[in-house]
Order: sequence, then structure tokens, then C-alpha cells
Amino acid sequence: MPDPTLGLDSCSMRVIDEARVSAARAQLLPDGEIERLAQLFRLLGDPTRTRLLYALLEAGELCVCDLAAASETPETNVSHALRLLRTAGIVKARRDGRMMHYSLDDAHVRMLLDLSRDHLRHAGKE
Amino acid sequence: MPDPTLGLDSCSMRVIDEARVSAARAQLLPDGEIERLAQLFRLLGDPTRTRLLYALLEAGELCVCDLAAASETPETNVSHALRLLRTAGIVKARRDGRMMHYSLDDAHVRMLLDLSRDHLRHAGKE
DNA sequence: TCAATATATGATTAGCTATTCATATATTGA
DNA sequence: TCAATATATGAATAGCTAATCATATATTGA
Repeated sequence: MPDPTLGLDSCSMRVIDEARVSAARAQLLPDGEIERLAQLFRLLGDPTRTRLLYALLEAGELCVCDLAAASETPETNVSHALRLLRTAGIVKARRDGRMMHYSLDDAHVRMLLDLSRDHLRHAGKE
Repeated sequence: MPDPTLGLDSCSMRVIDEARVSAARAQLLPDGEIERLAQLFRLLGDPTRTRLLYALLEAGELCVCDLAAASETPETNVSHALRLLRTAGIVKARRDGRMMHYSLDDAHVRMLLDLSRDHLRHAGKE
């Protein structure tokens, strides 16, 4: 994170294309939104969580132990990972007796996962 | 990363819904692809880089100093960030005299950025 | 060739976080 | 209520990485 005390926007920055810069700054997302976007991507950006998410994308719903088996990940890791994803509203939990069943809870995230897989498939260039 | 020496897939895992688990495992992406997907998301998941990417999404193309000004980020941070994005094929560079102009280099990433912004806009529930 | 400029790279460090192991909670059936 | 089971949580640590400052490279014009 840049140090806000430096007041970068009020001094000492070179600007070449002033019109384009002020246009870009006008459209610039506020810090809060940037932070939330980055947090979303960060949550998708851990291999353990990525694996869980794609498993849920395929399976629809899985209990914790099946998620562990399907993704070859220790259950405690799965549980820790699911908590982060649940808190962020990316997955949701349904209780059934002593088991918890998890599934994806966000249509946009489903699309992100799909799109990203495509990105890899047609990898390299666009 | 789970410790592969544990051989989790060959022993001691509880499975409830065997059919669903083996189906999920059959569809499971190989480790290499999971790693690449996670790496892609991780690259998008840093606020500095997120800011740069959305600035480029709006502006089309910007030189390093204009990117710094538009995103209110020290130029050296911008340069470091751009190197990672360039190496990953997410942005591309064009030289013009002593300046470098950067732009997005991947259609899927452009869609990811768009989609994610929508996710925030219609935030919360799906 | 030399200074100025625009960007890139290297090295260091501080902060974060995924993993691990231990323990806790919650639910069921006896 | 008690043991067993399924999941969750807590705490500690090791590894990663973004930010920083110093320095290097590349291009231009004189």
C-alpha cells in the first residue's frame, strides 16, 4: 500500500498525457472498492482454495470430508479455507445432521471460475 | 500446499458420497493448472496491481509515469508491479522513445476485470 | 560523448498468511 | 448423560512478497 502521508497526488509527479491521466483518475475506483476487488482475487488466488472452488463448481455441493477427499487436502485445511470463503460470501454452508454441505454462493464468482479456466485452455495469447 | 509425502489419496480419508467424490476427482484440474489459475488470481489480488489494471482498462494505454500519476503510486512500485504483470502475459509494453506504454494484453483478463467490477456493484447477494 | 530523462532492477525488510498440531464445539444415538 | 463423530477454532511458525531505497540501463539531444 502506498504511504498516504506522502501526498503523491498534490506534488512532484510527472505527467505526460495530462488529459488521459485526468480521465483515468476520474474513472479510478475508490480505495474501498479496489481493496474489495483485490481481496476477492486474493481469495481465489490460493491453490488450496482454488481447488476447493473448482471442485464445488463441478460437484455442486459437497460435505467437508468429501471436499477433503476430492481435493486431496487435509480436512483442517479445508475447514480453514472454507471459513474464509464463507465469510467473503463466496461459498455457503448447509447443515445436515452433523455434516456441513458447502456450495458456491455467488453467480459472478462462478463466472470468474469458468472464464479463468477458459483463459488457461486457450492459454498464452488472446 | 499439501504435503505430497502423506499420500492422502491412498489412505485414511473418510468419504461419504463416494460417487460424487470420484466424479469430482475425475473432473479435478491437474495440479499444474490449479497452480496457474491460482497464480493468475494472485496477480490480480494486490491493490497496487488491481489499481493499475483498472486504470489500463479505462485508459487503454498509459506510460509508466502517467500510470503512477493516475493510480497515485510511486513509480518504482509501478515498475515492479508491471514486471510481474508483463511476465505473466497480462499486460504488454510498447516502447516510444525513452518511454514505455503499457496496455492490457489478454482478453480473458479484461473480462475478469469487468465481471469483478459488476460483482462489486451488485454486491452482496446474487 | 555527455548529461538528462524514463524506466528497470537489486537487495533488504516488515508484514502477512497458509499450514500444522492441538483443542473445542456441535450433533447424534444409546 | 455419555461416547463417537464431523467440523471448527486457536496458536505458533515458516515462507512469501510488497514496499522501500539505492543503483543500473536505455534513450535522446546537444
